[in-house]
Amino acid sequence: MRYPAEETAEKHERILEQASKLFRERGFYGVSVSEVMKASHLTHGAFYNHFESKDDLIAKTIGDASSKALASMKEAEHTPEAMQEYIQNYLTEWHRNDPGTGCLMTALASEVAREPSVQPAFTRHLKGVIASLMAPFAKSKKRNVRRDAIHKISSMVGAIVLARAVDDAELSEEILREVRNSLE
Amino acid sequence: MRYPAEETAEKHERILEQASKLFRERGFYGVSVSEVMKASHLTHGAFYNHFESKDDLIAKTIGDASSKALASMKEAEHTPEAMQEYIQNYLTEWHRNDPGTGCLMTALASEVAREPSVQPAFTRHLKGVIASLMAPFAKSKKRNVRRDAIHKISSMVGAIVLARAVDDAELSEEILREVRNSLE
DNA sequence: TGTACATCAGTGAACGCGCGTTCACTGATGTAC
DNA sequence: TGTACATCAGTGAACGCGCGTTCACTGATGTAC
Repeated sequence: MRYPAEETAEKHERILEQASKLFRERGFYGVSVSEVMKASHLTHGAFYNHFESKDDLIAKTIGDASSKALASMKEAEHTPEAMQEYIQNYLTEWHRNDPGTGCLMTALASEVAREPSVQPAFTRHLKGVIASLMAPFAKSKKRNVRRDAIHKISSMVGAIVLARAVDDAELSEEILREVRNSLE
Repeated sequence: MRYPAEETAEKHERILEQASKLFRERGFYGVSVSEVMKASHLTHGAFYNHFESKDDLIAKTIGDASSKALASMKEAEHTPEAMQEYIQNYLTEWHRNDPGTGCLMTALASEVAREPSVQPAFTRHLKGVIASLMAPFAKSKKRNVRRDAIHKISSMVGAIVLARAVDDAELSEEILREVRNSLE
C-alpha cells in the first residue's frame, strides 16, 4: 500500500541511522540487510525501495554519518581549549566501549580499505576532521599545524583501535591514558 | 591415503602461512576456508584434519604470526638507531600497499575487537611490540619511556590504517610522511 | 626380512544455513476528470 | 466535491549462491608378528 511521503522519508532516515550504528558495532559483513531492516521496524523486502543494494547502503550510510559528524564539529567552538576537550573525550573508556555511537574511522577503517565504494566518503570525512583539528591554530604562528593535526588523529584512531582489540583491561586503559597524556 | 609425518607438518605450516597472508589482505570474513586450502595446494575437505574449525584457524594463525614477528624483533639490534629505522620502514608506501606481509595489528585490529578468540594472541603481540619499542631506552634516564612507546605504536597503527582507507593518493602519502616526520 | 593390517591425511560430493536479492501481491495515497 | 484509477512503499515467500562443515571413500605409510 502507498504511504505518505513524509513517513517514507522518516523510514529512510531510520534505515540510515540504524545501519550506521550496526555497521560501526559489527562491521559491514557482520550485519545483514535483514537485521538493518528489523532494527528499523520494517521487513527486509522493503529495503530495495530505499537503496539499490547493500553496497549502496554502505556508501550512503558512511556519507550521511560523515556529513552529520562534520556538521556538529563545525558548529562547535574553535578554541585550543575546546579542541583539547574533544581529544580528551575521544580517548575515553566510554568511547572505546560504544563503537555504535563513536568515531566511524576507528570502527570501520580497516574494512574501508577493502571497500572502494566507501572510500570517497571516508576521505572527505578524514579531511574534515583534519581541518577541524587545525582550525583553533588558524591564526597562530605555530609551525607544523597540519603535521600536528595528522599526527594527533593518527594516534587517536590507533589508540582506540588498539584499546578495543586487547583483552587485558589494564593495558587497554593504559593505552587510552598514556595517549591522552601524550596529547595534553 | 596416509602421508609421511614430515609432509603433513609442512602442509600444516603452509596452511598457517597462507591464512596469515590472506586474512591480513582481506579480513577474516573476506577469506573462505576453501580459498585458504586452495592457496595451500590442498582441497577444502582436508582442512578438518588440521584444525577444529575456521575460528580455531583464525586463533592459531594470529598466535603463529605473532610468535614469528616477535621472534624476529627480538633478534634485531636494540639501539635507538635501529628502532628509528624500524619506525621509518613501517611508515612507508610499501607497507601500506602490502598488508599481506605487513603488520598484523594494522590489518586486523578492528576485526579482532569483534572476535574474542583472537584477543589473547593479539594482546600478547601488542605487549611484545611495546617491549621492543622500549628496549633501546632500557638503560637511559629518559622519562616516560613506556608512555612514548604506547604513543608511538598508536600513531604508527593509526597512520597505516588511515593511509590505507583513503582514496586520495596525495593525502595518503602525506599521512605517512607527516607521522614519519613527527616520530623522527 | 616379509606379510597382513590398522592408521589417517588426503579427495570431492553432499549437507543445512543464512545471505543478498527478486517478485507477486496489497491497499492507502495522490491524481485526473 | 466526488469518483475511478494509477502509483508505490510496504509484506513475506521464494530464488540461487557460497559458506562452514560432514562424510564415505582411497591408498601409501607405519606397525605387529
